[in-house]
Amino acid sequence: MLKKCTNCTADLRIEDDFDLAKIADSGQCFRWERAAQPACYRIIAGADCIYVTDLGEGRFRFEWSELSERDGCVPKSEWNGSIPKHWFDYFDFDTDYRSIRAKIDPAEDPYLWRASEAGRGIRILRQDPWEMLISFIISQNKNIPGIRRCIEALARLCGERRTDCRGEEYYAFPTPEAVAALSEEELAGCKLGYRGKYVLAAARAVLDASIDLDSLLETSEQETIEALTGIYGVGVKVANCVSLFGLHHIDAFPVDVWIRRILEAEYPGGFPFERYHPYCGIYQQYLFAYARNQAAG
DNA sequence: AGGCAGGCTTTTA
DNA sequence: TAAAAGCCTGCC
Repeated sequence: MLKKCTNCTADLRIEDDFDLAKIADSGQCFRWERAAQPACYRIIAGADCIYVTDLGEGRFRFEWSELSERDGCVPKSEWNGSIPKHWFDYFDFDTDYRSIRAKIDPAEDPYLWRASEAGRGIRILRQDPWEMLISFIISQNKNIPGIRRCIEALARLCGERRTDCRGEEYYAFPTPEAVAALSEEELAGCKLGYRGKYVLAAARAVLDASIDLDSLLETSEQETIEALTGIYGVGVKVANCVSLFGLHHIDAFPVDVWIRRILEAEYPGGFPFERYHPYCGIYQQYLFAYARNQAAG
């Protein structure tokens, strides 16, 4: 395998929902950052990095490095169209979000319909389950800027230092091995507070195979939640976030403080999970973003 | 048994 | 100063 780095660029037309700013602010990903140029984001996912620029009129430019030191070069046979399948899957481009939004009846559920209109452009990314596990353990009782800071500090502490396709440095999300090797003193610099011991416990659980995240891709929703909540520091809410964002169980429905307020105010009879099966997680994301944006004014 | 109050680290607004 | 994509422990 050649260690020669090839920088790749592809312009794609995305017909379906795809709004970079809305996804970046949606609270499902914490390592999207605005790049210097307008309408451009640098996205770090696992060990890899990609730039995406909104060119307008549904066209997007993708810029990535073909070489992944962790995975080797991605052969063209594993591309999907003009970008690697790895990235195509990350953005969940196989799923038609417009049709999923269209299932909402504005007369039957006007609140969710308004939320989905406001949230048009959001997608549920297919992110790495280990990265989601650690990210959402860190998220508890923190707001989103604080979560980003902690994750970045952890990546700088024990993630692999790399160079992206524009020659900028970044730090890969740390491996379970790297996290489990940390002492509590080393981890203290990340300012995780009481969550630090949860992060270490999760890394050890993954390493000693008391939890097998990849196997949960095939597991029922209930079994998945039970397995995840068996990890010290993981409750029902975090387990649902890992299920939705890391395992792409798009029926998972994390209930946090924002969603609880919405359910109390707008769904006094209970949220109609049966009606919205198997897309509850996507609708949850519209509700979450809507509530936060209403609060922000 | 299962539900509930209190505590937990730190940052943000 | 209160709140933040919560969870654990101990008490009843």
